[in-house]
Amino acid sequence: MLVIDKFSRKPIYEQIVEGIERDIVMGILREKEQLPSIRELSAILGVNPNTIQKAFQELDRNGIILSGQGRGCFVADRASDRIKEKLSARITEIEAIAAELARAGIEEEKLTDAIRRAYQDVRK
Amino acid sequence: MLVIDKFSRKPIYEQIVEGIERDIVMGILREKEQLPSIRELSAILGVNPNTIQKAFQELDRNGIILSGQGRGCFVADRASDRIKEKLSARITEIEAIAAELARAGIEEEKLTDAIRRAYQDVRK
DNA sequence: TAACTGTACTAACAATGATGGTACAGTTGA
DNA sequence: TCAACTGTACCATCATTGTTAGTACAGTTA
Repeated sequence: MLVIDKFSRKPIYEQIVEGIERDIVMGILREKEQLPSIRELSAILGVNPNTIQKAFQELDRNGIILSGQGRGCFVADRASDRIKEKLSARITEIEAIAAELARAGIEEEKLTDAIRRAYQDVRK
Repeated sequence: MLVIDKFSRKPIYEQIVEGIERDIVMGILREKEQLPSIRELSAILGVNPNTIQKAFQELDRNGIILSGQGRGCFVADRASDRIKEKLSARITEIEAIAAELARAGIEEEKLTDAIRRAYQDVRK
């Protein structure tokens, strides 16, 4: 679970947010389950505690986790649903890229093939 | 053509690169056609000349335009083909997003619908 | 030759991401 | 009760990136 690529152009804290969301959606993390503490996860990932905190704050703000001072962080109820809603917004991204490729005269089939491949890989 | 969104999270120079590539792919800019000079485009877009230069350098480096000191910048031969090759790489992006949505249990149909919409909009 | 072109610098600034460190307040379990 | 944990809130610092500003120079063209 949760691997950080320090050389990615994507900020570390975003990778953590998305990694945890992915774990929740895939059932690796369950509702009400406790997450590693900020300092602990910081040590595991080799990342500064402030960076972990930033990721956790964002997850908390979006209702994905619940943070309690002194108690720890827990996966929120209905976290999975919230994440799915959020992910649905990415369909707009796909639509934008598709429009760009359409303008360039790239065949629609190439895109639908890519999607079919992705879904088959995940299903297997 | 070519509108800059100064508040976008996407750097201005990237917006310029993509805008010019889009114009080429759509035939608004033709092969061998001369582009506005760096200083001219700078004035038109209200952007610093250095930012335009950065965009033009990238286009030149990728063989999309040809820059000649004292002469100006021109759309390269086969620029359209090069752009299409470059855009094809974005299919990988779509595949990655699709995999993410697949893991989250979002229906494949929602994605293929989005692509169909994009292609219909562009065709019209 | 004058007026244009691209090119190459340097300096400055703002925003962002990340780190390191300290401190404090709430919770929990021994 | 107390020690050890938790999240939270700061601060300062650093590197990177994008952008702006200004200057200078070399090539092209009419």
